[in-house]
Amino acid sequence: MSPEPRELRADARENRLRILAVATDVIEQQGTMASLNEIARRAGVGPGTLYRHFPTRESLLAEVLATWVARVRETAESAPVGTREDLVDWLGRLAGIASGYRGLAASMAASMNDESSPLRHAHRASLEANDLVFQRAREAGLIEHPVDSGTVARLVTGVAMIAEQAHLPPEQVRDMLQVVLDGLIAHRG
Amino acid sequence: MSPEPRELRADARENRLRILAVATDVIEQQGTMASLNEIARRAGVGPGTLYRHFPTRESLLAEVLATWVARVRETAESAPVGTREDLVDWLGRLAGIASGYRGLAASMAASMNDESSPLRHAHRASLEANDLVFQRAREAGLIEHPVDSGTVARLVTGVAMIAEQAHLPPEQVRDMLQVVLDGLIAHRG
DNA sequence: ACCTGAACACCGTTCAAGT
DNA sequence: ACCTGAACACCGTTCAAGT
Repeated sequence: MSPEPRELRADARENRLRILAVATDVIEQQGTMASLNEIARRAGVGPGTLYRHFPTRESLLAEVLATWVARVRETAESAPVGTREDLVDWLGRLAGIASGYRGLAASMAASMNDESSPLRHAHRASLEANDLVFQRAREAGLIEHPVDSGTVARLVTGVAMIAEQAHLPPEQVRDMLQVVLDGLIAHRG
Repeated sequence: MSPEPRELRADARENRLRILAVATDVIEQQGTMASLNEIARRAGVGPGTLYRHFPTRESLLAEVLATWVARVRETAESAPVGTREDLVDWLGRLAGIASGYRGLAASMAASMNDESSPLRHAHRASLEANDLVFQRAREAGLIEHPVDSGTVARLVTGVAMIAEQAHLPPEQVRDMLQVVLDGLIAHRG
């Protein structure tokens, strides 16, 4: 599934790893729209080398998100689902993760209905994480009707996008998520 | 309130109007992130002239949105509020208006918590439009608890942002708005 | 096979020089 | 008072030339 290249020349392999390390730093600081030329420069390679290893911005971002994906799973597995507030907290954490880097929510959104996006893996991971939590919430009797996790993911990503763009205070974000959760509980598909 | 300049030299006035006309066209086609240099070029002026009349992209966009603002009001005034589906339709129309141009929802979002943004007027207009509709919905007995129109506006703008970014089909957008409306109805502030 | 880095066609933004 | 348009410092992306 992952396109791990079988063998890479020693210098190429080193360059690839260095680009990835630098990209992680720069994207953490400047967001997903950080300059690719700057990443190449800081990694000590020519722009062409970056493009050879990562033909698109998304393909670079997908690898940077590797540890991010792991964190989504862990957060879901350890999320309490005892009360309604627990679920709001979960949605809040999901939104927080979705905007782990500046511009990330928008990048994820752009990949949602794109089968061939390199970010598909990251997107699926957050879908599955959400499924897990809501499944457990149903078993706990907190939620009656099944919810479409695609709709949940879209709503949470939308909340994350506007929270970042409008610099919303956490309280306003929580208000939005309260409404979303009430809707999910009340809604019958 | 609007900063109508008292007197403008004849040539300046003509340039200003021509820039505005061209900007409306170009932004309609290419979205709110359209190249300002291209707008200046197509309007037959130097880039500096555009910057003189519109020191920021937002200030240009704010004027382009003049007719847009009028449409928001009209839509709100004529919106039926008889059934729950009417309200979903209204949210859908609001989301549609919020993404009247590509990138518009994001531009509006960026202005939301910025007191000095030139887009503040457009933002207030959509807030008031939404208040009007929900006020009538309450009088019609469709909604019991008061809703914070700020929260509604944020949610709808978030939906509009992700709908555009992810190229969501209308059906998925409607699903999101159904959940939002259910949440608004069920929620007690 | 892989890398370099100049080159291309763009951005937004500024500002001296003109009228 | 207003306009021009060259100039600056950037983008993303490509591709001949090197090793």
